[in-house]
Amino acid sequence: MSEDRRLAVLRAIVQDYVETSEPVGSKALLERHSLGVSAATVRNDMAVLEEEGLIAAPHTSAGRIPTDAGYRLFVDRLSTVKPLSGPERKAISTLLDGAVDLDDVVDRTVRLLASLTRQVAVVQYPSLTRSSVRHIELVPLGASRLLVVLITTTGRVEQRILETGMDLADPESERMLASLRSDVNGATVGKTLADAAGGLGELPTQVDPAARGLLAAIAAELTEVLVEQREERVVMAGTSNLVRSGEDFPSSIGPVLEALEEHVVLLKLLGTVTEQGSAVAVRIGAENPYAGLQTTSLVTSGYGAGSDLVAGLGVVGPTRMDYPTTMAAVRAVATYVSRILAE
Amino acid sequence: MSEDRRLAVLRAIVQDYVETSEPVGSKALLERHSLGVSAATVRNDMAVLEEEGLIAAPHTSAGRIPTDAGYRLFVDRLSTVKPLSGPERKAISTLLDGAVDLDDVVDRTVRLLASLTRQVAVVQYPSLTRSSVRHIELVPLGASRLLVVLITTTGRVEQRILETGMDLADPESERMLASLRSDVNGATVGKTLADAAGGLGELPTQVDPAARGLLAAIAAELTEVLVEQREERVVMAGTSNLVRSGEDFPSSIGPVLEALEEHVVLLKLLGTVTEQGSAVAVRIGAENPYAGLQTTSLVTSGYGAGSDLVAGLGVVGPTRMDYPTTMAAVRAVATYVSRILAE
DNA sequence: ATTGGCACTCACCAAGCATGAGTGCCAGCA
DNA sequence: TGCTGGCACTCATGCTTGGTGAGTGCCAAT
Repeated sequence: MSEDRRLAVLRAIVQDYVETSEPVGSKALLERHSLGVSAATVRNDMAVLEEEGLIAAPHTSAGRIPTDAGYRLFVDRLSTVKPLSGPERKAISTLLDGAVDLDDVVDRTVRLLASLTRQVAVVQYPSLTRSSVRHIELVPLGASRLLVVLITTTGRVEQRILETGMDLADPESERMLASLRSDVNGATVGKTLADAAGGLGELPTQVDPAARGLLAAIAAELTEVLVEQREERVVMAGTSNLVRSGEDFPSSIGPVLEALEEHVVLLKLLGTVTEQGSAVAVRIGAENPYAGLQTTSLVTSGYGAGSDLVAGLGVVGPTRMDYPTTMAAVRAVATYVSRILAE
Repeated sequence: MSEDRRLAVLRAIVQDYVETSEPVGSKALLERHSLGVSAATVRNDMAVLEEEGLIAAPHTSAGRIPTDAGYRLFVDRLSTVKPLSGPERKAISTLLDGAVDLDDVVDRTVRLLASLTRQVAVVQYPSLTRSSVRHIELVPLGASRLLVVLITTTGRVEQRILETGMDLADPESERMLASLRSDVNGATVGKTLADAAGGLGELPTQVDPAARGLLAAIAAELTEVLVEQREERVVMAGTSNLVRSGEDFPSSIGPVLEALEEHVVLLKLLGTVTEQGSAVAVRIGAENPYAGLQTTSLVTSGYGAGSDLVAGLGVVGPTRMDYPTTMAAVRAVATYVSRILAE
């Protein structure tokens, strides 16, 4: 039974193709790997692999390249995640340790991931819904407007400006605000964001009638932030790496860039990731639900403080990608940044 | 004296080249513009223009293309800013009016600018140093850490986490924090950020000795935010437009993308703009001090609330760019977003 | 099941050639 | 003096052609 050797051939094809970016033929394969068989045998194996849909020939007299299914098999069964080198690990930790706040952590993470993998890196801000409320602050702005600030356990700060239609400048209102502030905080602090929205709903019954209108407005604004979570943000770096590997994209990198600019798309992609735990997930080529990204592969992982994951990060690159190395980098960065956030 | 006609020829060359992206020859020029003279005359004019360094021929038997100097002359003396169409103006105002907070304003602005000009748009966040302090909030996080939140008049929120080394959980500390909070706010609110830093420096003498250490730490952190202003951010959109106009870049768009990812560079560029007032500024090709951007042109403008400008925005595109239209779009967007912020 | 051999295919490259847009220059004309 | 028409020349571009070689599929032999 030659099943094993056929897989070895597939592995060799993937490795060579990733390295050279050229279709690999039976002969070239023999020179670079000691398979212990002749070229003709390899050719037979290749024919079978092609029949199984794992490799394909771009044209008649060319070598073979892996298909999406071929990469999938390679990732699932033929590769081992290559550990990072010592210096690399060190670089990761020292770079991330230098961050001063959450923004800075995210910023450094995304740049790090991009330079480490030499691909496009994407990092989602720690998601609101999975963290909980640390503090809510109400700040009057000018005569009638109110700034509502929400601070989460992940150190994230959300803000909204609210037109109250009331005069907030007089001392009376100030006292009212102070009382509202403590009420709102009492009803939400420590709860997850989803629960906090519920807590807000129950508040109006317990409150000075004069303040009810204002409270309702505040609650509405906060609920929007809490529930709709529309403010989820992603940051991106390394887009210039796309053009370097530009030949890997059949048509052009244009559609890819467009898809990447649609942050909503990225959020969807990273969102599904966090549900799968902290394992590194790989989505290859057409497995990807978004048209613009069907020529790319995504390597992603969840990350976050402690045991509850709060967001996703990952890299986007051509399907012809060094999966073992990339997966190692993504995993390592996710681990380190989680550690930082756990503090 | 044929000076006028020569300039008319230059104008025609720029217009045609921008439209067709192909070197324009004497004959093609005559077909598209009624100059009232013969091809030979145009050729003579072209020869002069070439001698003056305003146009150049990519190779012997090709038409001419404008040089950076040619574009410069065109922008300065030969073009009029083309006003936007009614629907365009309407689209701008309705889109920007829908923004819910500062982040959203900036986000919408940059996307709008990108789609309007079909180029890469860049928007700088309203700069800290030019706005003033609205409110400072101190929030204990866990046992010993303190979150310092700075809210500016432009609605921007800056945050820093501080390791105090003290126990902040007990009621005693809470009272101290409350007092510190009002002291700090008293010393800073209403001042410009630069002045606020000064106000903080004078505070320690007036404060409960027990709180001095903490205050010093807070002041140090705030001063860093206030003075170093290192948190200046830019957002970008429309990078996919770069590849569309990819043929315009001699080598590749790679270096351009790299330069654009260096936010520091963009900040420098936009920074010089705000000093020039709200007029639209154009920087063409090699006029640009940054290597990666020497094949691009920048069209920028300051924007901000009221009479004091607080930040810059603009677009980056190939030197072969429709300057009149782009300048009109940049100016219009800057005006509208300023109006929104002035509220 | 594996191998060596062989005929065949076809992308790729270089050379040759035609095409035509565009130029510079010059002599004639207003 | 400035404009024009004419003419010879240049040279990038595109097409065709033929040669080359990597790579394949198949088959008979081991």
